[in-house]
Order: sequence, then C-alpha cells, then structure tokens
Amino acid sequence: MASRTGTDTSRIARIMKALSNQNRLNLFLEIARNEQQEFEHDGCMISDIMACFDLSAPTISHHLKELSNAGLISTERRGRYVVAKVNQGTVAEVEGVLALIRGG
Amino acid sequence: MASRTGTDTSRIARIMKALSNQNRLNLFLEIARNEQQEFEHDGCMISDIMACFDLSAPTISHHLKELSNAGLISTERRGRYVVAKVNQGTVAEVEGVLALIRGG
DNA sequence: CTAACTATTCGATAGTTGTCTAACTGTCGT
DNA sequence: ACGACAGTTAGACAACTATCGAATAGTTAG
Repeated sequence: MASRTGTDTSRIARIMKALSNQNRLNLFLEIARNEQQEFEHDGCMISDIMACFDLSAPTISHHLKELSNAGLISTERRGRYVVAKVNQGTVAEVEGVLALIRGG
Repeated sequence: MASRTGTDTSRIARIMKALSNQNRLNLFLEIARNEQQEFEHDGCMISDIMACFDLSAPTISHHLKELSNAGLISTERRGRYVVAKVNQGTVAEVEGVLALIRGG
C-alpha cells in the first residue's frame, strides 16, 4: 500500500536526506554548475570545490560520500585529483515523484 | 556565490529535510494521494491517515508539523477533525531546482 | 455536564548527524 | 627516495531527530 505507482520511498527518502543539509546541497549544486561550465574535462575537480567552501577537507569528503551513497554523484580518481559528476538519472527519479504529486 | 540563479538553498534544504524521513515522506505522499482521490472535501482528514500508519498519534502529529513548517502542507481544523492539503507551490519550487540541475 | 473522540504538547531517550583535529594513503615532481 | 599536494579514515563530541507514553486540550454527542 501507500503507493500503487511503484515508488520506492525508502530510496527517495535517502536521496532527499542527502540533499537535506545546506552545505551538502550547495556542494551538490556547485558540482552541477561546474559540470555545466567546464569543457576540458567531464566532471569537476573537488579540489576546486573545496576552495570555495568554508569547511574542512574531511567534512567535504564526508558530504561527497553521502551524495555518492545516495546515487546523486559519482566520483573517479584522475591522477592526483578526484572528479565528481552528477548522476542525472537520480535527479530525474526525484523529479518524477514530485511530478506525480502535482500531476495526480 | 554558489548560485547566481537566485536559488534559496537554505529553504530548499529545509524542504528536503522534511522529506528525508521515510515515514514522513510516506505521510506526505499519502496526503497527496488522498487529496487527488477525494471529492467530498478538499484536503484529507489526518485521522484517516493515522489509521494506515504504524506510528503513534504524537509521532504523526510531529511529522505533520514538520511538513507544515517546511511549507509542504497546510492544515486546518474542521470541527473535530483536522484536514491537510498539499501546498503545490512548494513542490513546484523543488522541482524547479532539480530541473535546473538537469537543464543547465 | 459528561463522556468519547481527535489531536497536540510535554518529557524522556536511543540513535543519528555535522563537524573538527589528527593521522593516514595515494600520486606526482624532482 | 623525499617532499608536497590531494583526499580519506578514525575517533570524538555537541547538536539534532524520531519515537514513545502520559498528560492535556478542543469538539461534538448524549
């Protein structure tokens, strides 16, 4: 019950939780923004991101892992750096649930 | 910085937080669903909702307040009962942010 | 008025989260 | 191999959250 539309609410809740902290949300939006602007590489270097947030490196690392665990981003080591990119499918998934609420 | 699109990330994060607990998310979806099905009244009686969740009344009351504080629902006393209805504007707001991520 | 029903508030508690510092790992340039 | 840079892991801690039972409050029926 609670959903004949097949929505996996536990999964959606976990995604929402990943975006429920303001710093983590900003981190995510910054990754999305960088990804849209960069041309030389797909994904953005998280060292660039660290520079513009007033948080310790471990804290950012922790937040990135949360985003990653929620399936919102994926990260990949590129030499000395790590790059992150948005997983659009997950974003679309949440959009879908919200659209259902609106659309009926 | 962090957003030249005018997105109020603190507000969005608070909305996400309200949906980050699975029980609360289910509660919200159930309200949305009932609202779409009912004809005799706009909004759904939360007593109906209480019946189909395995949570104590205080807990449900608490969750409803969280949803309300986040602007996701509004509640109104109707005689002996309280009815809740989804605030579609807030849902649309979140959808907008997600669409931005996808759309660039 | 009283009893029953519906819902909220209060107080407690176990568990979770965000953040830090310190220590560690991996990669590159020299 | 060494030192510098980039990032993660470990451990700790204060703050917050989800939940409950008990008590309280608003509303209607009898």
